[in-house]
Amino acid sequence: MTDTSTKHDVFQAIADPTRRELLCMLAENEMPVTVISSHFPMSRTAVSKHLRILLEAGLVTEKKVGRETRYRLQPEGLKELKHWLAYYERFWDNKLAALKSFVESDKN
Amino acid sequence: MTDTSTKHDVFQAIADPTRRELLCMLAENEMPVTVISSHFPMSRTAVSKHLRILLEAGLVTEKKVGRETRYRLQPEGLKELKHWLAYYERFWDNKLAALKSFVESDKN
DNA sequence: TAAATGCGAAACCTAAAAGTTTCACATTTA
DNA sequence: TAAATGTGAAACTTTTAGGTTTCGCATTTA
Repeated sequence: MTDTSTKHDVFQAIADPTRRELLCMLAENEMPVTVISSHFPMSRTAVSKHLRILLEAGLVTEKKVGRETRYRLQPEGLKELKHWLAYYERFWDNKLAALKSFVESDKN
Repeated sequence: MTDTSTKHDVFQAIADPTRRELLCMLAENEMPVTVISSHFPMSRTAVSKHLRILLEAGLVTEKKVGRETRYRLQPEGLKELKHWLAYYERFWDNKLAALKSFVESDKN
């Protein structure tokens, strides 16, 4: 396991709306920084910092290609969040079904 | 529906580790502020502020009983988070995407 | 009724987060 | 080789988050 995944925690990483937009944008395609930042009303450097936080939280991957740095979603990073949430699911809806999903989430 | 539920968003509310502890503590039992804050290494006022943020995010409820204010978990507030997360689950359930990220993670 | 209890509001402080501009450094491309 | 491109590091500013102390106000209780 990379130690980048522990520098920033997932909860803090997804707290920022810009970073959530980034995740959405990187879900389907891998993209270089300049292209990514052209979609946001802030400097490229600011976007780059957000990407670093997502990287350290294990939510995106970074790949150097020539002079570009391409980012893409790393969905596995969200499993910690899913597990955290699973604990609380048993407090709503059908308690039995919720417990079931909690147990099942252990496999992931 | 109370408009307090939209003042603070859920993502920001759960970003703080103290607030996540609060949710856990209030999951099973309803508790007054003084009792809650006795479990934390900070002032009652600080805990009270965290509780307010959780309240505004729709994650806890508040109930006045005499001179006490009792809080308890409102698990439905986490449904928004579950919904957000559900979108990304398909990216790790998708076998092709999963294989790709598996190969990439081998380098690290 | 007087004292104690439970709590939030207000004012304040400090550290961290989020943004900017500038600069240096590879990598391409003309 | 010279110019253009893509990027991160550094230094800085401003805003926000998280904490404190003090105070006042209900509500209980002695």
